Amino acid sequence: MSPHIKDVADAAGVSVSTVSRALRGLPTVNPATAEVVRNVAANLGYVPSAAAAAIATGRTRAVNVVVPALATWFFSSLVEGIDRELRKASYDMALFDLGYTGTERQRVFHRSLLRHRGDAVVAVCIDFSAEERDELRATGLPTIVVGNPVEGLRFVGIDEVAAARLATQHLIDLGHRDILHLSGGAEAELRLNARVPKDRLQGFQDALQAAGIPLDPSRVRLGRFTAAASGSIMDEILDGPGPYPTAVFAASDEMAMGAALSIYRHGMAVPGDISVIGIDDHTLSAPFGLTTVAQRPAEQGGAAARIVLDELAGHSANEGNLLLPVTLIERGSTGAPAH
Amino acid sequence: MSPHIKDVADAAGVSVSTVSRALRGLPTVNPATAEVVRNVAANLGYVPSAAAAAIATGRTRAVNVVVPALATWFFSSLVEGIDRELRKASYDMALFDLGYTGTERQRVFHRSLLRHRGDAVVAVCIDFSAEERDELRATGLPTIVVGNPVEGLRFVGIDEVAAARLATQHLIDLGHRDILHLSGGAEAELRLNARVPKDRLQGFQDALQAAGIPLDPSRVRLGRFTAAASGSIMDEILDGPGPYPTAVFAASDEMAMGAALSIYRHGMAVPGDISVIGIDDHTLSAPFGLTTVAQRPAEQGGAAARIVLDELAGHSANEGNLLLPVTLIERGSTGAPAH
DNA sequence: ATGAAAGCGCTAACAT
DNA sequence: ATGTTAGCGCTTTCAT
Repeated sequence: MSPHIKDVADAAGVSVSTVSRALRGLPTVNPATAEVVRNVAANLGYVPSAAAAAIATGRTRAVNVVVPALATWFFSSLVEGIDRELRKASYDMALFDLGYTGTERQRVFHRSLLRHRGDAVVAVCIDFSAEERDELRATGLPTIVVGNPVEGLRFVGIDEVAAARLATQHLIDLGHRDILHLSGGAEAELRLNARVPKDRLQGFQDALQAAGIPLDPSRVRLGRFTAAASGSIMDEILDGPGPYPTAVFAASDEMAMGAALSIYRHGMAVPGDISVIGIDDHTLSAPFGLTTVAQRPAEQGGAAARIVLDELAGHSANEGNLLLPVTLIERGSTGAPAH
Repeated sequence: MSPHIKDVADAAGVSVSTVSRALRGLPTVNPATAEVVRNVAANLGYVPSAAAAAIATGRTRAVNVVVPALATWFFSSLVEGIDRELRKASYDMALFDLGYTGTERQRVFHRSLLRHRGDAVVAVCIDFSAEERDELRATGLPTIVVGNPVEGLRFVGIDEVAAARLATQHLIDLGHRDILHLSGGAEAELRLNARVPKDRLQGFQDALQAAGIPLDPSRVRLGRFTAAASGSIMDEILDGPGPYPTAVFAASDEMAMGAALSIYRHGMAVPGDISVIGIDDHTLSAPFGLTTVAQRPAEQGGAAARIVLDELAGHSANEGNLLLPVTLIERGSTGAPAH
């Protein structure tokens, strides 16, 4: 159907090996010959088969990317960053969406990941089981985790504890002492790495403790990483008798927006009555006027991709984790407490 | 390194063909033998090479998915839906992010898409050039476009004109006559399919015309499909002398939220002073209380995937386009004009 | 600088 | 029901 290397060779009057060399730009081929071959190939519309090349070289020139979900600002940004970096290196991407619930997990793991679709794997915010880690390691593929730490695997991400501390500290500096922490990680998201909410809670506690503010356990509420979830928790609190917190530290910007919207619904002002801060710098955060601790998932993804790419290119494996910086962005949603 | 089919065959004391058959569950193998083979394979940690299978069968059992960007609610939802459907059929996904600007476009097209990574291609909201369409067709791969129509290719999506008409009609029914239409499709997004903003504008005009409301060209403003873009357009309008529109029909929920936030910034109320409606039913729309014309991108993606999958399975090719329904969801952001 | 020929790891006839 | 043998479309020694 489509032309094969032999067709190009015949049409160009050279051998298949010469075609192969010419098309890959190997130095051992006469420039004139190479030129001819390239033209013939172009005219014929010849494109080498990735599968055939893969089987011959043992390398697919693709990378497996595994995510727990995709339709999320954070995950899709991460993947976008990964893809951009892979593309630069002429690598393709095989994307596997495990799904939060993970019913497909086993099958993906077995049938696909280990099925040599790619030469490396970049795992996004996946909480691998010990068994999965072993299987992964058994493949011998360079592996990296991005977005969160996983024991025994190197990762690229941010210092979650420090980010949470920074957000909380900002509120404390403003004078807040009664701060509500809204986070995710409840059952529905079990397949997601639980370290993130845990670390952010840790940072929250650290900041409070450093400021000598006692932690009120009822001021820590866990749900899911969505605006809807944080909104209904906030609703519940504001529908109650009070006293109300003077500030909210949400573990993500979506949660922060959900909380802010709930506050508005209750006729209160942000930050007039309650200040709100999140983590992320979501696309909607700037228009929303949300103060946040910004992270750059696309850069994290790109960095992760580059690391495995370097390893594939034969550079010495870069062990050790990579922590990217976060920055506090003050917009309008935080201010001093009422009085 | 990793075990090959021959290793399994030797260990199981059978031939490679029997291993191949057993592992693929072909009927012509003794159940007992098959059982043994499966166990041996599992113990050895054998996983067949996708590349080798692809080269032998001529099928990769993967589908190419092409997107203009990923970090967007709409695109990532679409891809999630596609992936879910592929996974069900045990197909993998090769994802190609062309990028809005399309500098990578040529290369992706040539090096990757046509490089036999997948057995079909699902293109998300891509505005193919005539040349690209020809190249695509030349590959002989079953192709489908999702999220928007492309001339000469079948597609799955919604009736854009009708959706826009529905949104506009809702505002008209409420009594609005001075409606601002905010849309995308300006230069920065050229690589995106231009049909969507065009069709939505058409629906807007249709509804006005049917209601006998003259179209004021200054009430149609094009920017990008982002909250930031619509927000600044709205700012500009509200910073001006007026008169202000009594309602806004934004071509996406993100744009609608951007507009609403601008309205709030100007001390006005939604829908008290200005009503706002969008299209999408974005994740944040419910918490935001945004009235919208809902579409289900994940379902669109799934439907598109199923169509090419069916074709790959040998079912007769399903020509013709598939239009999925949209529904008006009234939340708090629309109401009757002030008086 | 170029060609011939031997694989790469599978699947698919074709035997038996 | 199982084994033998050819490929599949490339890349890569090894010659020349």
